[in-house]
Amino acid sequence: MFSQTTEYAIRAMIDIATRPEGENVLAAQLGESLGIPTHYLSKILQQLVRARVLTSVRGRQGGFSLAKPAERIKLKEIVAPFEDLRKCEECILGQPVCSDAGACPLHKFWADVRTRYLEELSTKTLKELSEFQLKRLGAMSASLRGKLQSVPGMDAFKDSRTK
Amino acid sequence: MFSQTTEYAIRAMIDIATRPEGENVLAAQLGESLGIPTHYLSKILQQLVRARVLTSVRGRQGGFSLAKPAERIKLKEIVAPFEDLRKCEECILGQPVCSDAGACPLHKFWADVRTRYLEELSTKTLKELSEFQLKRLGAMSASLRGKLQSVPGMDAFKDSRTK
DNA sequence: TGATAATAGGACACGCTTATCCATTTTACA
DNA sequence: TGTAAAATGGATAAGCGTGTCCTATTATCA
Repeated sequence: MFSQTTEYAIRAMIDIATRPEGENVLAAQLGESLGIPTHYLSKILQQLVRARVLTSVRGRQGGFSLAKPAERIKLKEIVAPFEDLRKCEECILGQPVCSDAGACPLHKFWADVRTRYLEELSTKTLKELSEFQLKRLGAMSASLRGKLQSVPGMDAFKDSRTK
Repeated sequence: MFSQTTEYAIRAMIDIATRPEGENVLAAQLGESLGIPTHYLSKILQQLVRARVLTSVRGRQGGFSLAKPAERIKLKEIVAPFEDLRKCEECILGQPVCSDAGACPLHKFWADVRTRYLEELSTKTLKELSEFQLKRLGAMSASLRGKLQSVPGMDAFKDSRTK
């Protein structure tokens, strides 16, 4: 469904959103804790800056942070730079004409799935995603949590416990 | 959703299913009428033979035909050789543990879509697909039909009209 | 039995996604 | 003002999906 790159982008955004507001997160540090190749993640974060969901500060004390409050960032904004959403509007069997009388045999099925998909992207906010993640981490048993590395929100969760 | 290769496979199977039973269809002829690169289509048809949904006969009078009645061929059997269906059982965010308390923020959404998808693949038969296609071709206006090339069932439809 | 028609299969090329590495630019801080 | 820290950007490469081409194998027919 999501490409590897998109998956990285979403996980990175969730992790950033779980951290204290205004904190600048380093690309290298993010990649390290999420198990994402750091150089590659840098490129992805740059694209998210261009998409205006992240802002970046260069030099010492620099890093990445949300460009606006998490509740105003839609999942779609995170995904759009990496996935061609227009392509999923096309006929799933590649037929040039696929609507009304000329619909392909999978038209209704695909239209249903597509609608659900686009709806989820348009309504889900980053705030919902990060809060859900934190709540779930809290609900998990410690032993289970121990088996996880590279899960968004992990660092923020640990901090809130040890402080 | 479907890769280009899978799309070719489905369209080819539908087209073969619309032809008279027992007729051997040539790979080159199929590729020609569906607008699929013929050499590439050959490889795809070979894989469908190995998946036991097609049979092939070499030499003169040879070609490809269904290995069993269309109503006994599930869409899943056509798709499976080309798509890794196990992969869609995995967490959409790539989290190592994603169930119960440890579910990721997109777990329910993804589980819904995945279920609908696998259900469609498991229940839809080739017979349904080809009949739907023929019915739709009949319902289309002639002028609309004229704009289509490379749609499965087109040749069989024309034959049934001119004979 | 030879020619021809067809599938089978291997080698190779292209483009896109993923990934790595290095040089450049910008900034804070000592 | 110099140095270290950080994002930025370019060049490059591996891997996979897609597509092409050529040869081998098999079967029919004259």
